[in-house]
Amino acid sequence: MNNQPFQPQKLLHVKIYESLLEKIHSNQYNGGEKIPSERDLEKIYEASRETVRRALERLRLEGVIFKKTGVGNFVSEKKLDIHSRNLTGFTDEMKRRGLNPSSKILFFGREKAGELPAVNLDISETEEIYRIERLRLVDNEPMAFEIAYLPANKYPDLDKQDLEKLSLYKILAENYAVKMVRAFEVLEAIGVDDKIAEILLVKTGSPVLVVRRTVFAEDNSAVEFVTSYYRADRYRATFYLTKNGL
Amino acid sequence: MNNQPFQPQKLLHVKIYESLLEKIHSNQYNGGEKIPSERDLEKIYEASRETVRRALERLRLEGVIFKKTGVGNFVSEKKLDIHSRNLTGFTDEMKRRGLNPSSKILFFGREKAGELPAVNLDISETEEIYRIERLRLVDNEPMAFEIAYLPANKYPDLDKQDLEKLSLYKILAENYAVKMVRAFEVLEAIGVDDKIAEILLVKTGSPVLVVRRTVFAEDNSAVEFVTSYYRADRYRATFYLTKNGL
DNA sequence: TGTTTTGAGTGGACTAGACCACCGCCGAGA
DNA sequence: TCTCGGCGGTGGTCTAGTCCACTCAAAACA
Repeated sequence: MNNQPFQPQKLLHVKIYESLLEKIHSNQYNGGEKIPSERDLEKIYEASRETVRRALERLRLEGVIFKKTGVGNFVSEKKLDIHSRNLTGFTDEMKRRGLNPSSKILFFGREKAGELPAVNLDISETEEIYRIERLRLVDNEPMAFEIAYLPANKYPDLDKQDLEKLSLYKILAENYAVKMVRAFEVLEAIGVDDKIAEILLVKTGSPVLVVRRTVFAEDNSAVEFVTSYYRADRYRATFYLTKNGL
Repeated sequence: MNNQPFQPQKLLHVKIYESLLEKIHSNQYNGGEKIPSERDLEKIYEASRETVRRALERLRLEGVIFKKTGVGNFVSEKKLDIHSRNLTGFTDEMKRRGLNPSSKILFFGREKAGELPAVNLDISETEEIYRIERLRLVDNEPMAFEIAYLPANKYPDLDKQDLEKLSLYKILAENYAVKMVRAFEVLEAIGVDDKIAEILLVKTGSPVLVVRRTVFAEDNSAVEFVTSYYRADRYRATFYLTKNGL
């Protein structure tokens, strides 16, 4: 159901944002150059100043423009292709990078939560969870090993079959209307143990990037807690940081 | 100069934000509970709705409240103590965590940029840079080894003496009025080479978390490019991710 | 009794103004 | 020629409203 989601009329400030971005990318406004003042953009786009400013604010946050109080808005000199690391799953992220991802489910089951998942999902240890262990491949080479935990009562009919065909995030969004909005990640480097070394086809003790992620929905309930072990020779994580307080 | 910056009258939406946050922290509004509607807050704070909404938007971004269209604003059940990783330097970050940081300058010099710093700082390879190598300690135990590059012509009188007393970020902010607003980080795991292993007092080949960070100022010029090698047994990095597009 | 409709209340988007602080330029006066 | 004050343009903040879509419960209806 809801495979063809209703696409609402694009918001005005989004249209302005996209239009300005396009003008900058096509060099109608060049690096270092001043763009029309907010009051002029108001007239150009037939929008109010607050709406124009909402579009400009987004461009500013993304580093596309910068502002000088009392002077104007300027196109940034370098068009940095850096993004906030976002909430896409493994499959989508790899596809976005033009790679060919696949997954192999090594384990799928329902069981009592136990301590680690319970703490991270903020549920009782006696509640049931799904445990999903997957090997992530890129061009059929092992890239990462992943253990995911999800509260079972929230997603009653999660099916192994679906998971082999579709991405977990897609299933959650489409079948359970889950809106994932935030996540918390902890990254560390470890030397791998025997078990994971064997799965990833590396030597025991090789450096591995461990990412522990808890994903939260709009109502702040935990959707998923997942630990990923990335082969250090094939993966690195990029982050875009902004000043605190905004 | 400018040691006692002029503190402008607090902005109204900031005052509302702080007031609401205080009410939530003091349990005047409890978890899961609906807070007054935007139109009521308008009256309570004698502010316009857009201003109230700006305060609410910040609370929402920080996960303190969540919204239900057509229903109201609600206090989040769990007050998650998770923050966007911010732009503080090593010293401040460790202090914030209640640790006792110190630094040892292993090298301080001015030289031609060379390829890696030039690319990351977006300057010519023939331009001069500072190279600063520091050992970072916590409770006098080696924690990280760090190589920082800064464009020399932008910070003409950077001094080794100052650096031993003050944090680099503080010097840049106070003496050069640099406003650092964004950074880009790449994290990976490696096994250390002999040189760094010796400095960090670990065995060659031990897993180490490598963080490469480029910091940008308000005008999008690169302020600093720094590579840090963190001992994996003593350090992990935490990140707070939000949905793409905001 | 069970179902449907309606409407009050909510957040979401947007408007058309207001006033302020700040920047940079230009012209008057020294 | 040089300095300095004024002033127009700019972004920063805020107001007081509009119209919309959505939710939910009470009222009207079958």
